[in-house]
Amino acid sequence: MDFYFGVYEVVAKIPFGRVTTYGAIARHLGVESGARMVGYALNNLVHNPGGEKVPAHRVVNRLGQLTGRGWFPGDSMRERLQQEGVEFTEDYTVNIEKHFWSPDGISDL
DNA sequence: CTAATGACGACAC
DNA sequence: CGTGTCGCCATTA
Repeated sequence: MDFYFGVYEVVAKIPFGRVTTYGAIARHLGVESGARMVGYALNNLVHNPGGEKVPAHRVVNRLGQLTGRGWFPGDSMRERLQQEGVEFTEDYTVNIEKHFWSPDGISDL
C-alpha cells in the first residue's frame, strides 16, 4: 500500500492551477512504467480516508485528457480545473503543456 | 501461485 | 494522423 500513499502525497502537493500526469507521478515514485498503478491508486482514493484532500482532478493522462472524469460526479472535475484557471484545449482536455507540473518540483517547497 | 484487470504509455500498422 | 495492440507493475480474485 506504500505505493498508494506515495501517489496521495504527490497528488496532494500539486500546486493550485497546475496539473500533472500519471506517468510523471509514477516516475517520481520510481515506477517509471507504473502509470496505470497511479490511476489505480486514485481509483482507490474514494475507498480511502481523507481521499477528498487529494486533488485527483488535477491528475490527467499525458495528453491532458480528463480520463478520470467518469469517477467524478457530473463535470465536477472539469469545473474544478476551470475554477483554478486551468486552460482547456477541448471540453475534456486541459492545456497540459501550459499547466504541467513536475512532481520533482516538490523540492521547491 | 496463476490469471485477469486497470484514472496509462509507447510503438506498430 | 487515427486506431489497434502489447508492455508495464501492483492489486485482487
